[in-house]
Amino acid sequence: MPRIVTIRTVAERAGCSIATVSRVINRSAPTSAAVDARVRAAVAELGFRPSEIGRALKTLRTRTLGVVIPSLTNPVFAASVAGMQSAARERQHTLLLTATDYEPGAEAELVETLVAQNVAGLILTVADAAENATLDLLDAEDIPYVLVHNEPPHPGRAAVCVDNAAATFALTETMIAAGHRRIAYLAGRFATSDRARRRHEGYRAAMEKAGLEPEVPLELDYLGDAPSHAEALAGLFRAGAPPTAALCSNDLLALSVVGALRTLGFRVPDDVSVAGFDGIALGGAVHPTLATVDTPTRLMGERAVALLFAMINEGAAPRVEHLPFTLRPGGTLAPTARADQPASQGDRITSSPP
Amino acid sequence: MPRIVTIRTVAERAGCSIATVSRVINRSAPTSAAVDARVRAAVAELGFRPSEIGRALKTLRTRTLGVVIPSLTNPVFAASVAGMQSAARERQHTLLLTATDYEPGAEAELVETLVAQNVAGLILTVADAAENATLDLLDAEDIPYVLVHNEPPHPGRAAVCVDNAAATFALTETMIAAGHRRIAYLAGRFATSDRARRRHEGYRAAMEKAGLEPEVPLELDYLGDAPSHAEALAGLFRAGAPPTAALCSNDLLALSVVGALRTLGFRVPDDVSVAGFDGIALGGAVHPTLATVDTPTRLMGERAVALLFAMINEGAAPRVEHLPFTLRPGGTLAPTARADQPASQGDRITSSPP
DNA sequence: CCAGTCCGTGAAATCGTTTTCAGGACCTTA
DNA sequence: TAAGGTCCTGAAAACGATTTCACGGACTGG
Repeated sequence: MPRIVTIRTVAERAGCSIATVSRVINRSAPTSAAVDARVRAAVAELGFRPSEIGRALKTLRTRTLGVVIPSLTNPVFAASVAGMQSAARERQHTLLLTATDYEPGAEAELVETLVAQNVAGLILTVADAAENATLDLLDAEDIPYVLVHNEPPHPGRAAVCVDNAAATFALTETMIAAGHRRIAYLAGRFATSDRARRRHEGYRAAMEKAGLEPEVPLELDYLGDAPSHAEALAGLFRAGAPPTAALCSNDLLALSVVGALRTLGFRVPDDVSVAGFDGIALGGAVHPTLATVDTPTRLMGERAVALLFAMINEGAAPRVEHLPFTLRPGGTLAPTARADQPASQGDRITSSPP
Repeated sequence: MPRIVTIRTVAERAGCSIATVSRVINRSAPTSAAVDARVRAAVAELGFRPSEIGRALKTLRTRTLGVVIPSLTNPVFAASVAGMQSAARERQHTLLLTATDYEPGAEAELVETLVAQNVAGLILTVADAAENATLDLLDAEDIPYVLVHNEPPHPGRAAVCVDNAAATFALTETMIAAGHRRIAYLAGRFATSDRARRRHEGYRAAMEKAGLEPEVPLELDYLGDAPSHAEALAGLFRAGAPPTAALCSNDLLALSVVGALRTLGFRVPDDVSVAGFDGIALGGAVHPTLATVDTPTRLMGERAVALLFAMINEGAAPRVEHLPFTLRPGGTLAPTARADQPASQGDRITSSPP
């Protein structure tokens, strides 16, 4: 039977009223030095810790942030949650974490659960930020929230993200500059998510600007087993004039694609160049290192918490915060034999800071 | 201003008392069909959702599980948390997630925070399960908890884990059977954690059983940058009679080591074989695939939740649940030239189920 | 020296539920 | 018809904190 020591116990021990104990603990009103000392002593002796529940019931606000993400298994989301957790901890808050596991309809249910817990605010990564009944509900009930990874077209929705279209545009241009003409576009299971669409748009725009034909995106199961990927890629890369490069919509997929291509007997990057998106840590640990767009995922989580607190405490208006991305060169991306100009390994193209 | 519709609003709308509303919602007592229908209608119309806080204050128990892990950045922990989340969701519970970020002393503080939130129970991965004041405190206050990844020597502490020593023992024996005689032991920053110790014990035991000299463990920064790893490994592998294999205490480290060895000009596995521990998904996606001990991390999270609920609801006694591991062969581990017997790629040695 | 402030404190209301207790309506049985 | 059960239902008391209100005592200033 936990919680036998309540504020009342402390009050008795210190010889004062519970109101005074509350005041001492929260410094919510001045108290005399004598009573202050007695209360603190009692708190220490009894090991008293005020119940967050009692507190929350009165104030109708917990020190808790609700989080909804698709899955923890993707290091991208894991990293943003890590950032949120650390930023929340700095502010004496904890995270109520839920994941949809890509189950449609789960978003609404999870948000409801979190709202029932009186969270101070929400941080979400949703499938589609444009048309989303759940977000409409939050807007209507005036519950503060911030999106992460999503790029809401709807202004008035707070979000922290990178410019996915610009990033893929830049990455694609780099590949084109390295001499690639046929660049396959391989998409993960996010094909329906808003950010996946934005990424694809960037690719298309860059190809068209260069007067090249954008390829039809090939959808692959995100981190499906390598054999299945090899099979799916065989048709494309064993055709007459195969692509010399593959742009993958995320890093997990890219790593798997590198493995699959090798299984098929292609050398990376000699026969086929590969690039990913996200900048997960592992991409730099494998050999050859993965060329990718480095996005500050952990920082995104931190910034999301900061923005959420600004909205809650200072009534800041919701805004979209674009974080800078970096093109990270890597061993998997090399110039073609007939490259117009060799890509310098040292170059790092960074988006202009917001 | 959220939460304007309380149980009282519903009662008014349905024309009954709040007690009856509560009874209908929780089916805690029989109610007439008429009133039942009216209440349900009112609930639906008003979009009422009972406040978990009000409920918790009365029952002194939330539908929340507290989680403490070292870091979300390690996919091993991310995977177990994913398992916990899914198992908790099945039981209408949510996760209050915290991470120590390897900061000493954070464990105690985080547990205190979680207890103040009246969590129904706790799931922890701690640095040392043997001597741990925080766990003693939980024992004393009779707050149910389950350890994950830890192997508590202290009986009476609930835990879900694999037999780390047996697993490393088996892995080391496999490497020895492949002909390796000098097998380096590379440890991550977990060097001080109890499971890292158990893993090292298994390695030592296998080496000694085979009449071989165990190497002094080389400590590397877990996922430090590849160059620093290359530097650290240079001395060991460029010596007179270098090891022909490296056993790494976890997969992230192993992947990085593979990269570092290649940077140094070694071929993997031709010159040096490498094996890891954990069985993270990415190990199977890279090329060559990583030889490792596959541990059911996600399942561990699920089982931990199941065990915790058994303890909470059925008063089950705390117990240690050992989950089976699997030796996963991979391209990074090959026989030496003078191997006693070639390792068959198809073999999978599995620990006996518990 | 008195009136007016200010400061520290306690009593009590409140937050949204669950749960106990008691009572009224209805039915059964003698 | 009266006695005794069942069933439902409502009033009210918790749960553990915060916060408003009022009050007594000690200042301050004229």
